[in-house]
Amino acid sequence: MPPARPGPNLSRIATSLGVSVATVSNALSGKGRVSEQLAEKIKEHAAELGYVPSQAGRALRTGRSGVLGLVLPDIANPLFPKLAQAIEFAATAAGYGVLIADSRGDVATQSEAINRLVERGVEGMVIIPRRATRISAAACPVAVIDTASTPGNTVAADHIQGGWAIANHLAELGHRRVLIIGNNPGSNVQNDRVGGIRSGLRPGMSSATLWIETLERQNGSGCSLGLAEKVREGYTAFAALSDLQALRALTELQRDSIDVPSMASVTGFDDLIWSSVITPSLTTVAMDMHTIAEIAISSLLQTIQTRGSREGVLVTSAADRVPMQLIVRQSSGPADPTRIS
Amino acid sequence: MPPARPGPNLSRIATSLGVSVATVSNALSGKGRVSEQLAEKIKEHAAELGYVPSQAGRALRTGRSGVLGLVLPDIANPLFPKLAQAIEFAATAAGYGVLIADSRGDVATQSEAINRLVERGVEGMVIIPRRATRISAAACPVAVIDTASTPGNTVAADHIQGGWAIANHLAELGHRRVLIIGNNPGSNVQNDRVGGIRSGLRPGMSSATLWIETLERQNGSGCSLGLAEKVREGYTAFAALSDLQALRALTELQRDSIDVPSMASVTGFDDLIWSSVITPSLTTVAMDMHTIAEIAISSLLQTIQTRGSREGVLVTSAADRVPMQLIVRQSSGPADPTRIS
DNA sequence: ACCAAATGATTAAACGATTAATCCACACAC
DNA sequence: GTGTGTGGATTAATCGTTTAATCATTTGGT
Repeated sequence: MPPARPGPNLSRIATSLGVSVATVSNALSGKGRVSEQLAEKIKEHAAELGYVPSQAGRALRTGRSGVLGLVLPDIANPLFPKLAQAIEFAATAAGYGVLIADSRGDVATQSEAINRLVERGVEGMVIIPRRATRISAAACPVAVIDTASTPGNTVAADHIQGGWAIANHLAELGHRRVLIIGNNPGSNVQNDRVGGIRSGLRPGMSSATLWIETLERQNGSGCSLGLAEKVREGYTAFAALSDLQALRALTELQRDSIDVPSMASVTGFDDLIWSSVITPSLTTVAMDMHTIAEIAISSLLQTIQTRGSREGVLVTSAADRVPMQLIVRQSSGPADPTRIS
Repeated sequence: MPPARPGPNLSRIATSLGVSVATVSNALSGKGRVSEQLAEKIKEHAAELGYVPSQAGRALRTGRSGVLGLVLPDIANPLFPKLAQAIEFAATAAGYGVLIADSRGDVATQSEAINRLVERGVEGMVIIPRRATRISAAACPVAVIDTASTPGNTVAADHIQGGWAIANHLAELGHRRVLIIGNNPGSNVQNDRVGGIRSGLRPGMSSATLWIETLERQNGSGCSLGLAEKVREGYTAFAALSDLQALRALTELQRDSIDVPSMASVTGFDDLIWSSVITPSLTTVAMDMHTIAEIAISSLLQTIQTRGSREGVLVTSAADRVPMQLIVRQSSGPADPTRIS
């Protein structure tokens, strides 16, 4: 005895009006041939009965679940809220639901998470890989959001151009020595950003890179980055590869009584939640999440519609690099002319 | 012609082994009566064919979709990643998937988002309301995570006790004048935290409250909070109602060359991502997301199992207030003895 | 007036899994 | 020998929706 589903179904509406279920279905979907008046009456009656179609029944018949998966191997990433919101928005606009799956950073559980989604019958999924984990073409269409450098990537922000924009901004402010602060040299995204920054440096400018993870492995977690010392060495600008690291740099400088931006400039990436409310507010580059999500979803839907040829086809559209936008706030300013070597 | 679902189904396994579908179903679920050897053979064959059961078929028959909804009316809230992770973890452990729905802060779209979830056939949902939006008992079991003060709340952190812990900590450090910094006086959570802080103040201590939203309505978004002035007035401790506001306060103080914690202490709430990496690291109180999610999910599942009596029953367990944990870091210290009035 | 075509609705067959009901042997007891 | 019980499998109904095929009726054309 399957528990009686609450609410009316097609047949209840049908018998209640003395017509067949097919007619009701046709009237509500507008697909078959139903007279204008009858269709109207059926819709009216369905609405007043509070009819909601059973996705299960529909999915079983049509083979389309109407659900997409969102795989986030690093859900602790603070840009997740924006991303999830953008994906959910784009998916909802396309009439899809979004099922989330987290693999908690573990590469092994990533495939498990993907499997869970497949078992739940998602029609496709958006994957944001933690590192450069190659996505083994799963049993369903996939869109990958990471960076253009990642094989199989579908759409991503143009991290290289974003880096270039930061470097160009610092160059125009007269900075000569730039310290790039990243977390992990193994990240494709961070490497692209580093490359972008370097490409934007002008003759006479130089840069070095500080990897926090490497430093912490030596000095322990939460250790000082030694930025005050770097300032004394002549660095006037600190370009972090994420707003989180920018925040760390900024507060460390402030703690050491180095005024930002008059003595040193700090920039970040991603325009995270806090970047506009801190003092000084943070100059950063923002990803156009809305556009990225839109492209990812539409690409995914396109793959879904034309699947059948092969499984796990990865669609690569032409416009897969979405430009980042420089947001100039208070944390970046002209280089101190007395300190430029 | 419904598009042929990829992969084998029960009947393919059945015919391939020359048995009936029912036997295959029984063997895989272990429910009916199947001989040991045959069951083993069936499982083996199913595994090697890579059989994954169709959730659609199962859901249609059993009436259980195996999916829960997560409604986040304020997805921009930075504690969302932790929360989503905890919920997803608890739901996955219980064999459920999690469908997210965002109403982008708009109260009107909240019911729309809930409806979308119901249409997708979720068996129940976890709702984190933005404000004190009363959840109209939907057409499915609901668990509300907000604060004990919210009517219909199912489980929440004990914000009052958390506030008390902060106040007690500041009292022990010798602080006398505490400025509470909140965002919005309309939030149940923030009000509970204020009440908790006040309840922890000892004789001789006093507090005032600063609402940022009110201030910004006058002075514009991103305006200074005027904390340096407050320090001059004699405040030695700033207790923010969220780590985001604590970060704002901390950076503003540092910018004005007021050292934390030697000249003023700053505390927050929620232990958000940045609280451990900034300098000085932030003293805060953390919600036990894991426990909260666990209680919410198990309460939800209990409601689901015993439903049928009435729709939208809200289960309230006895242990619906989960204690918060004080995390002492560097941003709080002894009150400057020369400045205590 | 008669055939063709269009219209409006119904019938019935799926989709894939679950499960109550049934059936078939075979063993055991009286 | 007939009745009872049981382990092991099958039959068939069902969940709710979609849709191809069909049927009945009216309309239009010649």
